[in-house]
Amino acid sequence: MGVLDDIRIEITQALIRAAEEACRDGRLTCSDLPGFAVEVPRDRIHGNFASNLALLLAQAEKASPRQIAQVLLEFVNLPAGYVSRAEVAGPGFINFYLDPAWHYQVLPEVEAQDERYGSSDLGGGEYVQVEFVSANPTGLLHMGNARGAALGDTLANVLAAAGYNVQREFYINDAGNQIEAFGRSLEAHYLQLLGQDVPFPEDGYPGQDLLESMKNLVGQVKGKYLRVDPLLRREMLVKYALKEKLFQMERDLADFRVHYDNWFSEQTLHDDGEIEEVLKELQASGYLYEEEGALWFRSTLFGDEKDEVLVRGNGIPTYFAGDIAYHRNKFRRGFDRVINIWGADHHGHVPRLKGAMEALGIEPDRLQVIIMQLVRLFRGGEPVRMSKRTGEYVTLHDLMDEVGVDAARYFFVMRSADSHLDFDLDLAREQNSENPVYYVQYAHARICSILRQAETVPPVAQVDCSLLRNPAELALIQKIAELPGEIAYAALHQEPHRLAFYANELATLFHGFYTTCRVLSDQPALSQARLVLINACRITLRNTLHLVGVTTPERM
RNA sequence: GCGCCCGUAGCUCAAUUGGAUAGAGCAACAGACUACGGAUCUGUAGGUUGGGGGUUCAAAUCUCUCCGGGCGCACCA
Repeated sequence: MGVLDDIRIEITQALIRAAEEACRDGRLTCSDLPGFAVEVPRDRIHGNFASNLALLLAQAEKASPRQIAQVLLEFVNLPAGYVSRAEVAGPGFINFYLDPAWHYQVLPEVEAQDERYGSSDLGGGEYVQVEFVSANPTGLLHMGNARGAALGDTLANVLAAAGYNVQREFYINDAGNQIEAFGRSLEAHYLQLLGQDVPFPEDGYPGQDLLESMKNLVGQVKGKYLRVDPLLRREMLVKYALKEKLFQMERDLADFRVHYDNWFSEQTLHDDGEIEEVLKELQASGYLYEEEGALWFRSTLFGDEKDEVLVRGNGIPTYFAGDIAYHRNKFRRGFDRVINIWGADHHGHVPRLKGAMEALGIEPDRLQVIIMQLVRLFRGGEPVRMSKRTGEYVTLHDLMDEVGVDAARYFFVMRSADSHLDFDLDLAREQNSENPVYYVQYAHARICSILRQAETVPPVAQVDCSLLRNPAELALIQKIAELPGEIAYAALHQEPHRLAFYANELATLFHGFYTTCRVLSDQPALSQARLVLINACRITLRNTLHLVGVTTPERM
């Protein structure tokens, strides 16, 4: 993956061998080796890597952690040429200090891999689907959808970079009750536009966007649908408006730099009989029962709070029935794993959907649902009032207009999914140092400015990287070297926000380096080495920001 | 009432999933360039991790309980 990861793996294996040999020698009692960590300590004073192995063995060995650590050190055979020193520290950690020479392997790696630097084959081509946004086509994309879009797209990018085979999907809720209400809302607008005095349905969708849509239609067909049978008329209006709304959503998401591999229609599950199939399958395994005219799923068997209706008394399947069929369909398409990104208002849905997978004989852990908390918007220090009832809210489109795509995506990705995000519109709109996205982009632009003046970057093979000895230089190289591990970690734990933090830390180290070390100087050899360094930093920053979906300007 | 998420510096958030002295940005205060972009850098101050008990070598992290906030608890999606 990268030099650092290679070394970490070697240290881990060396510790395992040391424990085994100590057992053979009777110095340890040789119970099963626990899963232990070899990780980068928070404080660099504790070395480049530290392991807690001795601490974890203490109980089974009935000895003090420090004693065990000492024994391990006696037997350990450390990777040649990398570790310069290993010692017992604190309550029983083993700290490893690397020979600084490892730094000089990093820059050739970055130069050679260029766009691919940071990527790995960790995922081994595992086929993973990320389904995100999947907003109702009956309205506009709101802030929650925007957060989901940024998060889902970045997660998909991260997974792809970590060697997973990723597919992005948008589930179109184009069936069921809401489409009925959608149709009635459209019909009311349509008839009102043509001068008829009809009431707007109580359960209708109040957004102005539906009115706009119908104005467009009236412009094209005028009163052509007035005399059509209402059922057929609503179907035609829905068909028209749905197409228009989906087109807008796809366009807005594309503007937000989000592109899907597949748009999956809920209606096709009805049309192709997949819902019927899945009901039969569940029926056959005895997970369904009838009560009060409805067909119920025993989701309480799987830890749900209450059983759920799959088919209503009127014979129409619920959304949940469609969702079960949908997820069964996903796994039938061959995905090893399926990740859904949902808003917190859907969290109650998780146990029953997982339960349904289990009932269908699908390992429920292959379905992962990331719940993201809701977004509050702030403008002028005050929360922005939004109302679904009146259909007045800030849309993704508005957000892009107001703060731009870079700031919006960075702000969303900056926070972990389970934080209740306060989005400060004023801060995001600022084009100054208070705005974290500019801080990172500025580092990139600064590098580009130096490279422009230098005109060429020498190939790393022609420079002496060992001239880079300043602490600021070594710290920068260290951070550059951490990218592959960061991406792998973010992919394994589905935590794309780490990338935003990483980008910020890398920018900080670059600015620090810039202040202490002059790149273009009258020392040609050193200048050349530093050009190689900042070019590697540029590549690393660029690759990271691209994962987040933020541009890397060469001038600002 | 029950379930899920959250509570960390004045504000917005991190914390390698149980690790060593809890860290960043913003805000505040004090400083730094006659050269590569000052949209930068250095320093100071700021904490009983909402309160209290428990688990262990070790707790912001796990557990119990209380307080406070968000979201759910439809034959809606």
